[in-house]
Amino acid sequence: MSPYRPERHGPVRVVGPGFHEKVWACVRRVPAGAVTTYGDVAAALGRRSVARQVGWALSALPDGSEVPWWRVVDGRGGVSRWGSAVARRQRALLQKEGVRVDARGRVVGFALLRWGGG
DNA sequence: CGGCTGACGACCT
DNA sequence: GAGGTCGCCAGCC
Repeated sequence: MSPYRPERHGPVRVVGPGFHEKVWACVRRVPAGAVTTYGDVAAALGRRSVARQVGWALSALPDGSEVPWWRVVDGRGGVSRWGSAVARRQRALLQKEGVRVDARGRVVGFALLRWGGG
């Protein structure tokens, strides 16, 4: 996908030469109404073990980014940091796309909505 | 350099 | 299912 550009992505506190770009490029391929996991993104990048860094990279995204970070949940379909402001925003964005999140922060029908998990 | 911090995940009890 | 531990590794100080 397109490389990192300040005019496109805005000022990001961390501007990695490659890792962030790869994460964002991968996440941008997730269609509306579907979800994926940090682990899946990490695996797509070639290293299953960097799931944590994937989340960390998404946390560096500026507001208004075109990267659909809210479609990324953890391996059990749960919204990370449930209870936080970010989590509330994530749930709102997901529900806007028809993805329901239960009271415990879990995506309803996760297995079916999971991208690639059909 | 070394130490610290995490939108995680696998594993164990 | 719930709680704790450990490994993971990019980026920052």
